Amino acid sequence: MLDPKLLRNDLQNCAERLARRGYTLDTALFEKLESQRKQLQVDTQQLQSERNAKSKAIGQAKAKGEDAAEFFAAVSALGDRLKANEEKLVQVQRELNDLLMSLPNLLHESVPDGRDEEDNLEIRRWGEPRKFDFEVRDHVDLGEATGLLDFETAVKITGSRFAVMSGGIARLHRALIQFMLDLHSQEHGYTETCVPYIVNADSLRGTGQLPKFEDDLFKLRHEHDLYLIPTAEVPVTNIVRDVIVDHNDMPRKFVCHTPCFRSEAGSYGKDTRGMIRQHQFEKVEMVQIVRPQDSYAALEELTAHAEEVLKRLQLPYRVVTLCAGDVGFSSAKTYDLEVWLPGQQAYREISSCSNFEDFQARRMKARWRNPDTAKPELVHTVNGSGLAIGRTLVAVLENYQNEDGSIMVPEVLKSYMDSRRSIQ
RNA sequence: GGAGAGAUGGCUGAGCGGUUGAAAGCACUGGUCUUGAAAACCAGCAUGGGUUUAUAGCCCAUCCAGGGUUCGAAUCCCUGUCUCUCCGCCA
Repeated sequence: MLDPKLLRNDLQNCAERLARRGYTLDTALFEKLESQRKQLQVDTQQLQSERNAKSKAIGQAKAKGEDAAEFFAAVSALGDRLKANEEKLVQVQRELNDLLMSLPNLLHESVPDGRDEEDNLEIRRWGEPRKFDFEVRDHVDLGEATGLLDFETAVKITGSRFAVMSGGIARLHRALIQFMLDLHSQEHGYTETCVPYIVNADSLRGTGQLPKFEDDLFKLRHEHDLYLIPTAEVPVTNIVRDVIVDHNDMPRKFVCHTPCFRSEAGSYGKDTRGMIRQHQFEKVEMVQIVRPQDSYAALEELTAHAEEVLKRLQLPYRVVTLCAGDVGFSSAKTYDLEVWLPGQQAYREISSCSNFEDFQARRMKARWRNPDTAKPELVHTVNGSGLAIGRTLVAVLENYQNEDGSIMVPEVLKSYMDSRRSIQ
Protein backbone atom coordinates (compact mmCIF):
# COMPACT_ATOMS: atom_id res chain seq x y z
CA MET A 1 0.00 0.00 0.00
CA LEU A 2 1.16 3.50 -0.74
CA ASP A 3 1.51 6.03 2.03
CA PRO A 4 -1.90 7.77 2.25
CA LYS A 5 -0.18 10.96 3.37
CA LEU A 6 1.94 11.00 0.23
CA LEU A 7 -1.18 10.64 -1.90
CA ARG A 8 -2.92 13.45 -0.07
CA ASN A 9 0.00 15.84 -0.14
CA ASP A 10 1.34 15.11 -3.60
CA LEU A 11 -1.41 13.47 -5.59
CA GLN A 12 -0.32 14.72 -9.03
CA ASN A 13 3.20 13.48 -8.52
CA CYS A 14 1.92 10.06 -7.42
CA ALA A 15 -0.34 9.88 -10.44
CA GLU A 16 2.58 10.68 -12.74
CA ARG A 17 4.75 8.04 -11.14
CA LEU A 18 2.00 5.44 -11.41
CA ALA A 19 1.50 6.42 -15.03
CA ARG A 20 5.02 5.14 -15.76
CA ARG A 21 3.64 1.67 -15.13
CA GLY A 22 0.72 2.31 -17.39
CA TYR A 23 -1.56 2.68 -14.37
CA THR A 24 -4.08 5.50 -14.49
CA LEU A 25 -4.92 6.85 -11.06
CA ASP A 26 -8.42 8.28 -10.82
CA THR A 27 -7.35 11.46 -9.08
CA ALA A 28 -10.83 12.98 -9.16
CA LEU A 29 -12.26 9.97 -7.34
CA PHE A 30 -9.48 10.02 -4.79
CA GLU A 31 -9.92 13.72 -4.12
CA LYS A 32 -13.67 13.33 -3.77
CA LEU A 33 -13.40 10.46 -1.30
CA GLU A 34 -10.61 12.16 0.58
CA SER A 35 -12.55 15.40 1.07
CA GLN A 36 -15.61 13.44 2.19
CA ARG A 37 -13.50 11.50 4.62
CA LYS A 38 -11.99 14.64 6.04
CA GLN A 39 -15.34 16.35 6.61
CA LEU A 40 -16.96 13.26 8.11
CA GLN A 41 -14.04 12.47 10.32
CA VAL A 42 -13.75 15.97 11.72
CA ASP A 43 -17.50 16.12 12.38
CA THR A 44 -17.62 12.67 13.93
CA GLN A 45 -14.71 13.30 16.21
CA GLN A 46 -16.22 16.60 17.28
CA LEU A 47 -19.45 14.84 18.25
CA GLN A 48 -17.54 12.12 20.06
CA SER A 49 -15.66 14.75 21.97
CA GLU A 50 -18.90 16.41 23.10
CA ARG A 51 -20.41 13.11 24.13
CA ASN A 52 -17.32 12.18 26.13
CA ALA A 53 -17.30 15.51 27.95
CA LYS A 54 -20.97 15.28 28.90
CA SER A 55 -20.81 11.68 29.98
CA LYS A 56 -17.85 12.52 32.11
CA ALA A 57 -19.84 15.35 33.72
CA ILE A 58 -22.59 12.89 34.60
CA GLY A 59 -20.09 10.65 36.28
CA GLN A 60 -18.67 13.54 38.29
CA ALA A 61 -22.10 14.78 39.31
CA LYS A 62 -23.11 11.32 40.48
CA ALA A 63 -19.90 10.93 42.40
CA LYS A 64 -20.78 14.06 44.33
CA GLY A 65 -24.32 12.81 44.81
CA GLU A 66 -25.80 15.55 42.65
CA ASP A 67 -28.69 15.18 40.26
CA ALA A 68 -27.43 14.52 36.72
CA ALA A 69 -30.81 14.47 35.02
CA GLU A 70 -30.25 17.71 33.14
CA PHE A 71 -27.25 16.22 31.26
CA PHE A 72 -29.11 13.11 30.16
CA ALA A 73 -31.28 14.75 27.55
CA ALA A 74 -28.36 16.71 26.14
CA VAL A 75 -26.28 13.59 25.53
CA SER A 76 -29.17 11.58 24.15
CA ALA A 77 -29.72 14.24 21.53
CA LEU A 78 -26.17 13.75 20.26
CA GLY A 79 -26.63 10.01 19.86
CA ASP A 80 -28.53 9.86 16.59
CA ARG A 81 -26.39 12.42 14.81
CA LEU A 82 -23.26 10.69 15.98
CA LYS A 83 -24.43 7.30 14.82
CA ALA A 84 -25.39 8.57 11.37
CA ASN A 85 -22.03 10.30 10.99
CA GLU A 86 -20.11 7.25 12.09
CA GLU A 87 -21.86 5.04 9.59
CA LYS A 88 -21.12 7.39 6.71
CA LEU A 89 -17.53 7.71 7.79
CA VAL A 90 -17.04 3.96 7.90
CA GLN A 91 -18.51 3.66 4.43
CA VAL A 92 -16.22 6.33 2.94
CA GLN A 93 -13.20 4.90 4.69
CA ARG A 94 -13.99 1.51 3.24
CA GLU A 95 -14.19 2.92 -0.28
CA LEU A 96 -10.97 4.82 0.23
CA ASN A 97 -9.24 1.74 1.57
CA ASP A 98 -10.44 -0.36 -1.36
CA LEU A 99 -8.95 2.18 -3.72
CA LEU A 100 -5.70 2.31 -1.76
CA MET A 101 -5.38 -1.47 -1.70
CA SER A 102 -5.75 -1.62 -5.46
CA LEU A 103 -2.90 0.80 -6.23
CA PRO A 104 0.44 -0.70 -7.30
CA ASN A 105 3.72 0.37 -5.76
CA LEU A 106 5.64 3.42 -6.92
CA LEU A 107 8.70 2.57 -8.99
CA HIS A 108 12.25 3.32 -8.01
CA GLU A 109 13.77 6.06 -10.12
CA SER A 110 16.37 3.69 -11.57
CA VAL A 111 13.69 1.58 -13.23
CA PRO A 112 13.88 2.08 -17.02
CA ASP A 113 10.86 3.24 -19.00
CA GLY A 114 9.05 0.72 -21.14
CA ARG A 115 5.77 -1.00 -21.81
CA ASP A 116 6.37 -4.74 -21.58
CA GLU A 117 9.08 -7.38 -21.36
CA GLU A 118 10.41 -6.31 -24.76
CA ASP A 119 11.72 -3.18 -23.08
CA ASN A 120 13.51 -4.86 -20.17
CA LEU A 121 17.12 -3.84 -19.86
CA GLU A 122 19.86 -6.45 -19.90
CA ILE A 123 22.55 -5.44 -17.45
CA ARG A 124 24.95 -8.38 -17.48
CA ARG A 125 25.59 -11.85 -18.83
CA TRP A 126 27.51 -14.74 -17.36
CA GLY A 127 28.73 -17.92 -19.04
CA GLU A 128 28.93 -19.01 -22.64
CA PRO A 129 26.12 -21.15 -24.06
CA ARG A 130 27.58 -24.55 -24.80
CA LYS A 131 28.23 -25.49 -28.45
CA PHE A 132 26.65 -28.84 -29.23
CA ASP A 133 27.98 -31.05 -32.04
CA PHE A 134 24.68 -32.88 -32.21
CA GLU A 135 21.07 -31.84 -32.47
CA VAL A 136 19.93 -30.67 -29.03
CA ARG A 137 16.67 -31.88 -27.55
CA ASP A 138 14.47 -29.98 -25.22
CA HIS A 139 13.69 -31.30 -21.74
CA VAL A 140 10.45 -32.91 -22.86
CA ASP A 141 12.26 -35.06 -25.42
CA LEU A 142 15.02 -35.80 -22.95
CA GLY A 143 12.46 -36.82 -20.36
CA GLU A 144 10.87 -39.09 -22.89
CA ALA A 145 14.24 -40.56 -23.88
CA THR A 146 15.07 -41.43 -20.30
CA GLY A 147 11.49 -42.32 -19.43
CA LEU A 148 11.86 -40.36 -16.20
CA LEU A 149 9.58 -37.42 -16.97
CA ASP A 150 5.95 -38.21 -17.62
CA PHE A 151 3.29 -35.63 -18.43
CA GLU A 152 0.58 -38.00 -19.62
CA THR A 153 0.34 -39.80 -16.31
CA ALA A 154 0.07 -36.44 -14.56
CA VAL A 155 -2.86 -35.55 -16.81
CA LYS A 156 -4.56 -38.76 -15.71
CA ILE A 157 -3.90 -38.13 -12.04
CA THR A 158 -4.79 -34.47 -12.05
CA GLY A 159 -4.93 -32.63 -15.36
CA SER A 160 -2.77 -30.45 -17.56
CA ARG A 161 0.26 -28.51 -16.32
CA PHE A 162 1.50 -31.19 -13.94
CA ALA A 163 4.35 -33.66 -14.20
CA VAL A 164 5.43 -36.96 -12.74
CA MET A 165 9.18 -37.35 -12.23
CA SER A 166 10.90 -40.57 -11.34
CA GLY A 167 14.28 -42.18 -10.81
CA GLY A 168 17.29 -40.02 -11.60
CA ILE A 169 15.26 -36.97 -12.53
CA ALA A 170 13.27 -37.04 -9.30
CA ARG A 171 16.55 -37.45 -7.49
CA LEU A 172 18.11 -34.56 -9.40
CA HIS A 173 15.11 -32.46 -8.54
CA ARG A 174 15.60 -33.16 -4.84
CA ALA A 175 19.35 -32.62 -5.12
CA LEU A 176 18.76 -29.13 -6.50
CA ILE A 177 16.59 -28.25 -3.51
CA GLN A 178 19.16 -29.53 -1.03
CA PHE A 179 22.01 -27.79 -2.79
CA MET A 180 20.26 -24.42 -2.84
CA LEU A 181 19.09 -24.61 0.77
CA ASP A 182 22.61 -25.54 1.89
CA LEU A 183 24.24 -22.77 -0.14
CA HIS A 184 21.99 -20.01 1.15
CA SER A 185 21.84 -21.18 4.75
CA GLN A 186 25.51 -22.14 5.13
CA GLU A 187 27.25 -19.53 3.00
CA HIS A 188 24.84 -16.64 2.50
CA GLY A 189 23.59 -16.22 6.06
CA TYR A 190 19.91 -17.14 5.65
CA THR A 191 17.94 -18.96 8.31
CA GLU A 192 16.36 -22.12 6.95
CA THR A 193 12.62 -21.96 7.46
CA CYS A 194 9.71 -24.31 6.96
CA VAL A 195 6.26 -22.76 6.75
CA PRO A 196 2.60 -23.59 6.05
CA TYR A 197 1.68 -24.12 2.40
CA ILE A 198 -1.86 -22.96 3.11
CA VAL A 199 -2.43 -19.34 4.07
CA ASN A 200 -5.31 -17.09 5.06
CA ALA A 201 -6.55 -14.02 3.23
CA ASP A 202 -4.81 -11.60 5.60
CA SER A 203 -1.44 -13.03 4.65
CA LEU A 204 -2.22 -12.68 0.94
CA ARG A 205 -3.36 -9.10 1.44
CA GLY A 206 -0.13 -8.46 3.31
CA THR A 207 2.14 -9.40 0.43
CA GLY A 208 -0.16 -7.97 -2.25
CA GLN A 209 -1.72 -11.00 -3.97
CA LEU A 210 -5.13 -9.97 -2.67
CA PRO A 211 -7.48 -8.35 -3.36
CA LYS A 212 -6.48 -7.93 -7.00
CA PHE A 213 -5.10 -11.30 -8.06
CA GLU A 214 -7.42 -13.85 -6.52
CA ASP A 215 -7.87 -15.49 -9.95
CA ASP A 216 -4.23 -16.56 -9.94
CA LEU A 217 -4.66 -18.52 -6.73
CA PHE A 218 -6.02 -21.92 -5.78
CA LYS A 219 -8.65 -21.35 -3.13
CA LEU A 220 -9.68 -24.16 -0.82
CA ARG A 221 -13.25 -25.20 -0.16
CA HIS A 222 -13.27 -24.61 3.55
CA GLU A 223 -15.27 -22.71 6.11
CA HIS A 224 -12.53 -20.07 6.19
CA ASP A 225 -10.90 -18.30 3.26
CA LEU A 226 -7.77 -20.36 2.76
CA TYR A 227 -5.50 -20.60 -0.26
CA LEU A 228 -2.57 -22.68 -1.48
CA ILE A 229 0.53 -20.52 -1.53
CA PRO A 230 1.64 -19.18 -4.94
CA THR A 231 5.12 -18.61 -3.51
CA ALA A 232 6.92 -18.97 -0.18
CA GLU A 233 7.09 -15.18 -0.17
CA VAL A 234 3.57 -15.14 1.27
CA PRO A 235 4.02 -17.24 4.42
CA VAL A 236 7.64 -16.25 5.00
CA THR A 237 7.18 -12.48 4.68
CA ASN A 238 4.08 -12.67 6.87
CA ILE A 239 6.24 -13.99 9.69
CA VAL A 240 6.78 -10.31 10.53
CA ARG A 241 3.19 -9.21 10.04
CA ASP A 242 2.07 -7.21 13.11
CA VAL A 243 5.55 -7.51 14.55
CA ILE A 244 8.01 -4.86 15.71
CA VAL A 245 11.38 -6.37 14.82
CA ASP A 246 14.27 -5.62 17.15
CA HIS A 247 16.84 -3.56 15.27
CA ASN A 248 19.57 -5.85 16.58
CA ASP A 249 17.91 -8.70 14.70
CA MET A 250 18.04 -6.92 11.36
CA PRO A 251 18.44 -7.81 8.67
CA ARG A 252 16.36 -10.96 9.10
CA LYS A 253 17.16 -13.34 6.28
CA PHE A 254 15.06 -16.41 5.57
CA VAL A 255 15.52 -19.17 3.04
CA CYS A 256 12.61 -21.49 2.48
CA HIS A 257 11.75 -24.33 0.16
CA THR A 258 8.08 -24.83 -0.66
CA PRO A 259 5.88 -26.04 -3.41
CA CYS A 260 4.07 -23.21 -5.19
CA PHE A 261 0.59 -23.40 -6.65
CA ARG A 262 -0.63 -21.09 -9.39
CA SER A 263 -3.80 -21.29 -11.39
CA GLU A 264 -2.11 -19.69 -14.40
CA ALA A 265 -5.41 -18.13 -15.34
CA GLY A 266 -4.82 -16.03 -18.41
CA SER A 267 -1.83 -17.99 -19.67
CA TYR A 268 -3.78 -20.44 -21.79
CA GLY A 269 -1.69 -21.56 -24.72
CA LYS A 270 1.48 -20.13 -23.17
CA ASP A 271 4.34 -22.53 -22.45
CA THR A 272 2.01 -25.47 -22.77
CA ARG A 273 4.88 -27.80 -23.55
CA GLY A 274 6.92 -29.24 -20.72
CA MET A 275 7.73 -28.10 -17.21
CA ILE A 276 8.20 -24.38 -17.76
CA ARG A 277 4.76 -23.33 -16.59
CA GLN A 278 3.08 -25.72 -14.14
CA HIS A 279 0.26 -25.40 -11.64
CA GLN A 280 2.60 -26.85 -9.03
CA PHE A 281 6.34 -26.32 -8.80
CA GLU A 282 9.01 -26.21 -6.14
CA LYS A 283 10.97 -23.12 -5.32
CA VAL A 284 13.68 -22.05 -2.91
CA GLU A 285 12.91 -18.51 -1.86
CA MET A 286 15.04 -15.92 -0.09
CA VAL A 287 13.36 -13.20 1.96
CA GLN A 288 15.05 -10.32 3.74
CA ILE A 289 13.51 -7.98 6.29
CA VAL A 290 15.74 -4.91 6.33
CA ARG A 291 16.07 -1.32 7.48
CA PRO A 292 14.80 1.12 4.86
CA GLN A 293 18.24 2.57 4.26
CA ASP A 294 19.59 -0.91 3.48
CA SER A 295 17.00 -2.25 1.07
CA TYR A 296 18.68 -1.43 -2.24
CA ALA A 297 21.99 -2.87 -1.09
CA ALA A 298 20.02 -5.92 0.07
CA LEU A 299 18.44 -6.27 -3.36
CA GLU A 300 21.87 -6.33 -4.99
CA GLU A 301 23.13 -8.82 -2.41
CA LEU A 302 20.16 -11.12 -2.73
CA THR A 303 20.34 -11.03 -6.53
CA ALA A 304 24.00 -12.01 -6.29
CA HIS A 305 22.99 -14.91 -4.02
CA ALA A 306 20.59 -16.17 -6.67
CA GLU A 307 23.23 -15.72 -9.36
CA GLU A 308 25.67 -17.76 -7.30
CA VAL A 309 23.42 -20.80 -7.68
CA LEU A 310 23.58 -20.54 -11.46
CA LYS A 311 27.34 -19.97 -11.42
CA ARG A 312 27.96 -23.07 -9.33
CA LEU A 313 25.72 -25.07 -11.60
CA GLN A 314 27.67 -23.63 -14.54
CA LEU A 315 24.48 -22.50 -16.23
CA PRO A 316 24.77 -19.46 -18.52
CA TYR A 317 22.43 -16.65 -17.60
CA ARG A 318 21.74 -12.98 -17.92
CA VAL A 319 20.31 -10.39 -15.57
CA VAL A 320 17.67 -7.93 -16.72
CA THR A 321 16.14 -4.96 -14.98
CA LEU A 322 12.41 -5.04 -15.51
CA CYS A 323 11.09 -1.95 -17.24
CA ALA A 324 8.35 0.24 -15.76
CA GLY A 325 5.54 -1.59 -17.54
CA ASP A 326 6.74 -5.07 -16.52
CA VAL A 327 7.43 -4.62 -12.80
CA GLY A 328 5.00 -6.54 -10.59
CA PHE A 329 2.22 -4.90 -8.59
CA SER A 330 3.98 -4.79 -5.22
CA SER A 331 7.55 -4.21 -6.36
CA ALA A 332 9.47 -0.95 -6.64
CA LYS A 333 12.30 -2.55 -8.60
CA THR A 334 12.87 -6.05 -9.94
CA TYR A 335 15.78 -7.94 -11.46
CA ASP A 336 14.98 -11.09 -13.38
CA LEU A 337 17.59 -13.81 -13.82
CA GLU A 338 17.19 -15.62 -17.11
CA VAL A 339 18.89 -18.94 -17.73
CA TRP A 340 19.95 -20.19 -21.14
CA LEU A 341 17.79 -23.03 -22.44
CA PRO A 342 19.37 -24.78 -25.43
CA GLY A 343 16.06 -26.45 -26.24
CA GLN A 344 14.45 -23.07 -26.80
CA GLN A 345 17.60 -21.23 -27.88
CA ALA A 346 16.51 -18.51 -25.47
CA TYR A 347 17.06 -17.05 -22.03
CA ARG A 348 14.09 -17.82 -19.78
CA GLU A 349 13.18 -16.43 -16.37
CA ILE A 350 14.40 -18.56 -13.50
CA SER A 351 14.43 -16.02 -10.67
CA SER A 352 12.82 -12.71 -9.87
CA CYS A 353 14.39 -10.51 -7.20
CA SER A 354 12.48 -7.51 -5.93
CA ASN A 355 12.60 -4.68 -3.48
CA PHE A 356 9.11 -3.86 -2.21
CA GLU A 357 10.33 -1.01 -0.04
CA ASP A 358 7.59 -0.37 2.55
CA PHE A 359 4.68 -1.42 0.30
CA GLN A 360 4.21 -4.87 1.84
CA ALA A 361 5.31 -3.67 5.26
CA ARG A 362 2.53 -1.08 5.37
CA ARG A 363 -0.06 -3.70 4.47
CA MET A 364 1.38 -6.09 7.06
CA LYS A 365 2.22 -3.54 9.78
CA ALA A 366 5.72 -4.96 9.79
CA ARG A 367 7.87 -2.54 11.70
CA TRP A 368 11.15 -2.05 13.52
CA ARG A 369 12.02 0.34 16.27
CA ASN A 370 14.41 2.90 14.87
CA PRO A 371 16.94 3.60 17.64
CA ASP A 372 17.44 7.13 16.29
CA THR A 373 13.80 8.12 16.64
CA ALA A 374 12.77 5.50 19.23
CA LYS A 375 9.62 5.11 17.14
CA PRO A 376 8.29 2.06 15.31
CA GLU A 377 8.82 2.54 11.57
CA LEU A 378 7.98 0.36 8.60
CA VAL A 379 10.62 -2.14 7.49
CA HIS A 380 11.50 -2.81 3.89
CA THR A 381 11.03 -6.25 2.39
CA VAL A 382 13.20 -7.78 -0.32
CA ASN A 383 12.85 -11.21 -1.83
CA GLY A 384 13.82 -13.39 -4.72
CA SER A 385 13.85 -16.93 -5.97
CA GLY A 386 17.03 -18.78 -5.39
CA LEU A 387 15.90 -20.52 -7.57
CA ALA A 388 12.76 -21.95 -9.14
CA ILE A 389 13.49 -25.68 -8.94
CA GLY A 390 11.44 -26.92 -11.87
CA ARG A 391 12.99 -24.46 -14.29
CA THR A 392 16.47 -25.14 -12.91
CA LEU A 393 15.86 -28.81 -13.54
CA VAL A 394 14.86 -28.00 -17.11
CA ALA A 395 18.05 -25.94 -17.50
CA VAL A 396 20.25 -28.73 -16.16
CA LEU A 397 18.61 -31.35 -18.38
CA GLU A 398 19.01 -29.25 -21.50
CA ASN A 399 22.47 -27.83 -20.81
CA TYR A 400 23.98 -31.10 -19.56
CA GLN A 401 22.53 -33.43 -22.19
CA ASN A 402 24.56 -35.94 -24.16
CA GLU A 403 23.96 -37.13 -27.68
CA ASP A 404 22.48 -40.41 -26.43
CA GLY A 405 19.89 -38.56 -24.34
CA SER A 406 21.62 -39.13 -21.03
CA ILE A 407 22.27 -36.26 -18.65
CA MET A 408 25.55 -35.42 -16.95
CA VAL A 409 25.28 -34.53 -13.27
CA PRO A 410 26.66 -31.06 -12.50
CA GLU A 411 29.79 -31.20 -10.35
CA VAL A 412 28.24 -29.44 -7.35
CA LEU A 413 25.33 -31.87 -7.26
CA LYS A 414 27.33 -35.08 -7.26
CA SER A 415 27.58 -35.19 -3.49
CA TYR A 416 23.80 -34.96 -3.36
CA MET A 417 23.43 -37.75 -5.92
CA ASP A 418 25.49 -40.60 -4.43
CA SER A 419 28.35 -39.44 -6.64
CA ARG A 420 26.46 -40.45 -9.76
CA ARG A 421 27.99 -38.97 -12.88
CA SER A 422 25.00 -39.21 -15.15
CA ILE A 423 21.32 -39.95 -15.46
CA GLN A 424 19.96 -42.18 -18.15
C1' G B 1 -15.51 -33.97 17.70
C1' G B 2 -16.99 -33.30 23.45
C1' A B 3 -16.03 -30.48 28.35
C1' G B 4 -13.72 -26.47 30.82
C1' A B 5 -10.27 -21.94 31.35
C1' G B 6 -8.39 -17.76 29.15
C1' A B 7 -6.92 -13.40 25.51
C1' U B 8 -4.99 -6.28 28.83
C1' G B 9 1.00 -1.88 26.62
C1' G B 10 7.92 -4.35 23.98
C1' C B 11 7.32 -8.51 27.99
C1' U B 12 5.01 -10.32 32.83
C1' G B 13 0.62 -8.95 35.17
C1' A B 14 -3.65 -5.88 38.27
C1' G B 15 -8.08 -3.88 37.07
C1' C B 16 -16.46 -2.72 42.15
C1' G B 17 -19.97 0.27 34.48
C1' G B 18 -18.01 6.69 35.73
C1' U B 19 -11.09 11.78 35.04
C1' U B 20 -8.48 4.07 33.73
C1' G B 21 -4.88 5.05 28.20
C1' A B 22 -5.12 1.70 31.90
C1' A B 23 -1.76 -0.23 38.86
C1' A B 24 2.77 -2.82 39.65
C1' G B 25 7.17 -5.23 37.97
C1' C B 26 10.70 -6.18 33.97
C1' A B 27 12.96 -4.08 29.71
C1' C B 28 14.31 0.55 27.56
C1' U B 29 15.87 6.09 27.70
C1' G B 30 17.79 10.34 30.46
C1' G B 31 19.76 12.10 35.11
C1' U B 32 22.15 11.86 40.25
C1' C B 33 26.07 9.11 42.49
C1' U B 34 31.00 6.66 40.70
C1' U B 35 37.83 6.99 38.16
C1' G B 36 34.64 3.61 35.10
C1' A B 37 30.87 -0.06 35.49
C1' A B 38 27.26 -2.29 38.56
C1' A B 39 23.88 -1.28 42.45
C1' A B 40 20.77 2.41 44.52
C1' C B 41 17.78 6.70 43.84
C1' C B 42 14.97 10.36 40.62
C1' A B 43 12.46 11.19 36.03
C1' G B 44 10.57 9.65 31.33
C1' C B 45 8.53 5.80 28.38
C1' A B 46 1.90 2.59 24.14
C1' U B 47 0.00 2.56 19.12
C1' G B 48 -2.87 4.37 15.11
C1' G B 49 -5.52 8.51 13.22
C1' G B 50 -7.43 13.72 12.64
C1' U B 51 -6.17 18.92 12.71
C1' U B 52 -1.60 21.63 11.91
C1' U B 53 4.25 24.48 8.71
C1' A B 54 5.12 21.40 13.12
C1' U B 55 8.28 14.96 15.69
C1' A B 56 4.41 21.83 19.62
C1' G B 57 -0.55 21.85 21.23
C1' C B 58 -5.63 20.13 20.90
C1' C B 59 -8.98 16.19 19.56
C1' C B 60 -10.55 10.97 18.28
C1' A B 61 -9.89 5.76 18.46
C1' U B 62 -7.63 1.40 20.47
C1' C B 63 -7.49 -3.61 26.58
C1' C B 64 -8.21 -10.53 20.49
C1' A B 65 -12.13 -9.31 16.33
C1' G B 66 -17.20 -7.90 15.08
C1' G B 67 -21.98 -6.68 16.89
C1' G B 68 -25.24 -5.19 21.17
C1' U B 69 -26.94 -2.94 26.12
C1' U B 70 -25.90 2.08 28.40
C1' C B 71 -25.75 9.09 29.12
C1' G B 72 -21.03 6.35 29.76
C1' A B 73 -17.92 -0.38 28.54
C1' A B 74 -11.21 -3.15 29.52
C1' U B 75 -15.38 -4.23 32.94
C1' C B 76 -22.25 -6.54 31.18
C1' C B 77 -24.61 -9.57 26.76
C1' C B 78 -24.16 -12.17 21.80
C1' U B 79 -21.15 -14.12 17.70
C1' G B 80 -16.44 -15.36 15.76
C1' U B 81 -11.08 -16.29 16.08
C1' C B 82 -7.01 -17.95 18.70
C1' U B 83 -4.42 -20.16 23.06
C1' C B 84 -4.21 -23.60 27.24
C1' U B 85 -6.08 -28.13 30.10
C1' C B 86 -8.89 -32.81 30.03
C1' C B 87 -11.44 -36.71 26.93
C1' G B 88 -12.00 -38.93 21.96
C1' C B 89 -9.72 -39.64 17.07
C1' C B 90 -5.25 -39.52 14.38
C1' A B 91 0.30 -39.12 10.92
